[in-house]
Amino acid sequence: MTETPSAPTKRPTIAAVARAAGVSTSAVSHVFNGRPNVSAETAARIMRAADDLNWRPNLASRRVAGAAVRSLGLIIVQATGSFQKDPFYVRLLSGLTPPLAKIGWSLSVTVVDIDDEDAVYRQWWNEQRVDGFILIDLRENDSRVALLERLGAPAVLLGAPIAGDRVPAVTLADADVIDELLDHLGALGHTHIARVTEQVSLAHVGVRNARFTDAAAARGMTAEVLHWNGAAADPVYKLLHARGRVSALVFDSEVFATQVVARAPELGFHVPTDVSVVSWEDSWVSDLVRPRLTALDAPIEQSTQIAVDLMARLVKGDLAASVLVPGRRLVVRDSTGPAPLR
Amino acid sequence: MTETPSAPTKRPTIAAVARAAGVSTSAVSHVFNGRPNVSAETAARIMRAADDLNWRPNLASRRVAGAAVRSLGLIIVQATGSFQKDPFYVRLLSGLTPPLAKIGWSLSVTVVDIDDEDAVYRQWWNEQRVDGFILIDLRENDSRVALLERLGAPAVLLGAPIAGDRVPAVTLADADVIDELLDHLGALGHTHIARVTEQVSLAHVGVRNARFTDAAAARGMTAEVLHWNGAAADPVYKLLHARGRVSALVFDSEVFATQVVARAPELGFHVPTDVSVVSWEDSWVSDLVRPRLTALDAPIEQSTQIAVDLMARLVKGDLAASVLVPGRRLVVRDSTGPAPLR
DNA sequence: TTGTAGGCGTTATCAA
DNA sequence: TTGATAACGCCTACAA
Repeated sequence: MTETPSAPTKRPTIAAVARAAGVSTSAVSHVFNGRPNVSAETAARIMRAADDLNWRPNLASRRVAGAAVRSLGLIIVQATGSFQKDPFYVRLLSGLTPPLAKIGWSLSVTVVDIDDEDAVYRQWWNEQRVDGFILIDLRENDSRVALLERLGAPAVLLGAPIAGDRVPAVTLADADVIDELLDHLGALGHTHIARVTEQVSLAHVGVRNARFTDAAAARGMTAEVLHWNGAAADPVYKLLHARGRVSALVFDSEVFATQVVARAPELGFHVPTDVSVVSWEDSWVSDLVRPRLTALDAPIEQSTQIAVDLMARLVKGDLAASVLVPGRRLVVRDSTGPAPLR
Repeated sequence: MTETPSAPTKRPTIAAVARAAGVSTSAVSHVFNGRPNVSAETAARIMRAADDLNWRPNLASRRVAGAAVRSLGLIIVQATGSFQKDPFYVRLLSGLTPPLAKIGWSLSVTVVDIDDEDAVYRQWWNEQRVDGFILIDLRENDSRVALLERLGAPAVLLGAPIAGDRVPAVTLADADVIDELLDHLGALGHTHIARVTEQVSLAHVGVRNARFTDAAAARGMTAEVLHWNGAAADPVYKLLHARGRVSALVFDSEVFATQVVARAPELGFHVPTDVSVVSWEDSWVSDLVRPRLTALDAPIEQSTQIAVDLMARLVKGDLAASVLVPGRRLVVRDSTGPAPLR
């Protein structure tokens, strides 16, 4: 079962197209770069010749002549298999791709160990594989910001709080949905709530914690922060027993939230009778588990569209301002209910 | 909140590195292309200069001078949101990426409507954005095979039955695991089994159906094929009532299998008492639902590694033979149990 | 072991 | 409205 090696047929060049259309190479170039100084007839002839020969301007040659690579870099850190589980990443990918296609760009993706992260950013930039990067999962004191600044590589932050003025950021507005969530829980009689986060110090975690705690305090509720102990033999058991007076758990991670809901009954806890559970992200998985998870939905497609716009602007050398995207909303399902009596 | 446009600083070139190291540009080139005719000392000096200047050979220039682009194309069809749900795709991505990184390649991904599929393959190939393509979700009489042949683009099939000799394929060996599964179900007393597939005519579906039916018949069991009616108001209800004498359902799609398990109790069916459920793919989601899904695990990382090897070979102009990857295995969980008495 | 020169495919400049 | 020509950054002979 063998395959003949791809024939080393010479691929058509702009010269071949020019010859076929009976014009000069510059005429062809003009047509494909939208310059107006070619008559409609010759332009049509050129296009036909190009289609016939299956020719399009060679990206590499264009690049050498000064154009952009037309590719956006996305480097994902493989942390505790979160990429493999968290549905957010797939939504991100399918959100990024259509706006990129619209401007003729593609997405260059890779998944790396955190130890290799900086090296890959450097490599991709130095070898001019991409025009810029989308930064996700920004950490506190993230080395990437300084690195990319030093390299002079355009970058757009996605889903992280605005990091000073150094990098334009696309951030989801949380304030309204936090109110919505606290209203919901408050109406159900919950007074002691916890946000559950992972140990990793993602930049958005601290901000969310602060906002959440403040908003809770403002309405006389108590909010604390609990840590998800992924290393424990049974993280759910651990958490449910360590939660003290807390009657509602709000998880940053949909993966953890769904696991709690699935595992709780086996540990003798009933959701939402004993404890209410909320996920800060939403996807089909929240709708799959029983009871279905109450979750915070986010306008991801909109954010990715904006992020791509910002990147395009940066690459052109224009200014790019950070954007706060509204539109988060609470999706109430079955994992939140009346607070148990004490 | 604005960002100063990326300074139009000239990026270093091979000439700058040569100057810094006090050598000629060809010496630099030699070092970065592993040619042995440079003394160790000068090579070290050159490397240091390159690192200092943050220089790596420009991919585009290399390409223009005849080298490969070092990028693999993956074009995913956005069908019924399966990319957003099916955990397989993420495993595929994280499986492809490390072997690519090892040979200095990246992955160019996009998600397209099926109507745009051929156009994107053509575009990416004609503009020389990628060196070749990984083909997944091959359909019966898939137009892509002929298209890529016509374009002369290297392609490797993943997860599909070998398509003649036209394209090298990496296929998961199913025979053993089918036996394993039928043994398992047979021991539980199941005699009437169904494979449940979607309408879409994916190339692997027919093959699996045939193999499965034959293997079942060989041991005196009856196997049929049921269709998942995704358009129904309640596909699970529809399926459970239309299944006739079948006591075990084997789903091609993990998404559907998990939905059945989640929804069945609400419709008055108990899994596995009333009906056993199996998923042909495995992931954390199969382990998340209750009862946990019995599933067929697959060595995806191994397959992707092999696929990348084949691609690298094709691009070098070497022969590439199709490979049958063993290692699928049955993961017995809680969704399969004794067949109900009739 | 190192350096020189020509070529890769495209675009931009400028002349026709 | 068109066409000739010099870049762009790197690599591969080939020469020194």
